[in-house]
Amino acid sequence: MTDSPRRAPVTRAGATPAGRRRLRRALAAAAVDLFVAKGYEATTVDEIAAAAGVGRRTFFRYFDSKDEVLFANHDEIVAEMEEAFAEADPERDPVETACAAVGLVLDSYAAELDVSLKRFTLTRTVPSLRDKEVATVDRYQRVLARYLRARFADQGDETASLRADVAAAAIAAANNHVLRRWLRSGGQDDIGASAAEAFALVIDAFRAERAVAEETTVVAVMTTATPLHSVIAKVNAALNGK
Amino acid sequence: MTDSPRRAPVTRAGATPAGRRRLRRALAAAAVDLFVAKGYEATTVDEIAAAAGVGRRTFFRYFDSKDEVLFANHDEIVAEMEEAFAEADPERDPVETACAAVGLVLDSYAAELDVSLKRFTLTRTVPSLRDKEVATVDRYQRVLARYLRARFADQGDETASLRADVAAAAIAAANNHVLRRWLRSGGQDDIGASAAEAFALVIDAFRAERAVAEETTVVAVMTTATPLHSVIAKVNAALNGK
DNA sequence: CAGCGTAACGGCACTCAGTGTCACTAGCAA
DNA sequence: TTGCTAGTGACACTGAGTGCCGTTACGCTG
Repeated sequence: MTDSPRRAPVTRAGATPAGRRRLRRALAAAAVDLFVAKGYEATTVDEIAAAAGVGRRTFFRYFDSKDEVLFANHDEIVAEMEEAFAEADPERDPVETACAAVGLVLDSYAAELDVSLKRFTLTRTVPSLRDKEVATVDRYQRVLARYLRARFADQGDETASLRADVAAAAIAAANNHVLRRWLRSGGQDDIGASAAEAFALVIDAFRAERAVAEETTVVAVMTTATPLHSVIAKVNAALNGK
Repeated sequence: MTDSPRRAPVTRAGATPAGRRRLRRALAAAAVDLFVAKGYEATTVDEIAAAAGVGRRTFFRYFDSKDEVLFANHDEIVAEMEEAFAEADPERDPVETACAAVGLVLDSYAAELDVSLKRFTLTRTVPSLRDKEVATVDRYQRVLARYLRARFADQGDETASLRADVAAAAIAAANNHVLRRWLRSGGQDDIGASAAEAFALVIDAFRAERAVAEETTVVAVMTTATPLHSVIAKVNAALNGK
């Protein structure tokens, strides 16, 4: 009982990539459970690490901060979105493409309902977590905006940057609206139908210059208050195709 | 040199409301200067407090956190927006009203160009400050959404909640776009003109059913791909006025 | 002007997030 | 078996944020 500090046997989980992912998920799961059980602020990182059977220092090797543990898979989702944009059909309406890409977020949330619900209650309750979530949304909103900016610029839109920012924000808002409604229903609502409705609204509002395929009759609608240059621009865009 | 700890003479600035505001501004100014001079993380709250001639504990009586000092007047702006909504013309298009209200943000930024520019560089540089700014934007975006939700519901829109969220996000995005462009120009651009253009885009996209005032000629524009029910709905809305 | 009471302030101690460092060793390769 | 690599835990440290308390400046009342 004198000398050796009796070091606990270390099962080095992070040795293999699969093990790393496992431990990451274990840490995240332990954290969420603790947050729900005794509150976010009241839960220390020590407790999370202990619950996952690792040291406190190891926790910070897997997550940069305590709150990041709640949005563990966010980076993967963003990566999926980038990938979706890379292999998207260039002929398709950019806003539609962006809506489809952001639908990946809905999918990932729907894939793990229990965690999503717990995170939802936490983000509704804890201000700092709400802010953190807003920041993550902003991150993929930027990805959307970047894609749309490039596509709008391709279409010769001189206000591409502005329209891209606004459209990206609208898409993200529609996505969040659907997501929150679905989570409030406890995952019972038909999330696909809600998403279709919401995205239809956005697509309708932001379809590029209301342009259409050739050989269709186009009737331009605008009020008499529309400035002349705007009328000319829109008619020109409609007649010259997309 | 023995007994009395020689307490420094305390000039109790916060005794009067005006004094409180002065000290708040002094703390914010000292903080911003230090942030710019030696970096955000490298600046401690002790240094900020010392620069303003108060104790560290006092700093936290004026600001809840170190990063909040950068967005000192945000609460006032939100209050102004709420006020603007309270006394807004009910006849006016809700989206227009919301755009006008969010213009108050632009005004307040333009009113103190130097601080705005410093904050801009900081939020571009420091990730945590960027997140904080996003969170503040989200806060007034919620105010916009709440107003729009009520107004859209008044108009009998069954998707009022969705449209309100999306429109609020679009307005906030347009506002941010204009703001960032203006700040990048060092405050040289015509912020009013940019704002008018950006808000016009949003208003055009979200004007309730594209309704117009009476006694104007309306030409409805939509593609031949538009579903019949949508055509009917839009024409009906246009003919029946707002 | 004098006394009173309130509250602003500074100081101290404490918790906890986050980081650098280092010794240790599990697990893999030669 | 031996050596190397890297994941890990322990320790120490900084700094944000908070509770508490003694002090006292300052507004207010008489």
